[in-house]
Amino acid sequence: MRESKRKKLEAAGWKLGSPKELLGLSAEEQAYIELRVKLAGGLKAKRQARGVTQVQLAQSIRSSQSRVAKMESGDPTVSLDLLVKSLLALGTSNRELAEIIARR
Amino acid sequence: MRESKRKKLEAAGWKLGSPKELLGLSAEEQAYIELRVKLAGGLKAKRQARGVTQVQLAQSIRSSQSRVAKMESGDPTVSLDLLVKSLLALGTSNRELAEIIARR
DNA sequence: TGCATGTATGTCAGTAATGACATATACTTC
DNA sequence: GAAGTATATGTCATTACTGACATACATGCA
Repeated sequence: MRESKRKKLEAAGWKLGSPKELLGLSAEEQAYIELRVKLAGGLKAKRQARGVTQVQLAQSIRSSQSRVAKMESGDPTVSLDLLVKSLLALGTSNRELAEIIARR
Repeated sequence: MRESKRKKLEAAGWKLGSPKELLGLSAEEQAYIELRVKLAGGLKAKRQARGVTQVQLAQSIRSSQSRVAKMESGDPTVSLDLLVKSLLALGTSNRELAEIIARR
């Protein structure tokens, strides 16, 4: 099983709407989870491409290494805000952000 | 002054980083504000195109009319999460979301 | 004018996300 | 195998966001 798939499934272990089963994911819920997985993956890729450690990134956004790790692992307690701010802090442009989101 | 411009400036009345002045916005801060303005505008456009009232949208996302109004006005107390979830609830695909973000 | 509908703004108690910290695991390199 | 570096996981007090509510503003229409 590919890693991206696995994380996607893991990420589904969330507080979902009415139908709690994975199979019952609504289109919106699915899109939302996918979005988060993409941003998480994009963040990790961007960070590594920049040769930056989690500690260094954490400092630049005034957060902590543990939170960066959680961001990249798709932890449900991390907000889209923090995810996006982190990507921007790594020099990601809005256009690149869009590319990450549109990527399939 | 165009409305989009005005809102952008208003949105800058935020809790910013070290340089509090508008002129001192860092590239990331600028990109972040722009992103929020785009999403807010995209939400309003999408909702109106769907012929849905703020009250109806609020019900579909189990929120309130006041919060929807705040979302569309670029209120800083609204999270990206809620903004994105609202767009998804209106049937926006991740690809369309990317288009909104990439739009200049 | 009065009334209905839609949107905007302010407040607030409850809840979710936060950074910090401790600690664990995984690799290197010596 | 100890020591160093990078990442992962769990907990917790503080902060930020939340829905709900009240109310104000705007527009249209009888």
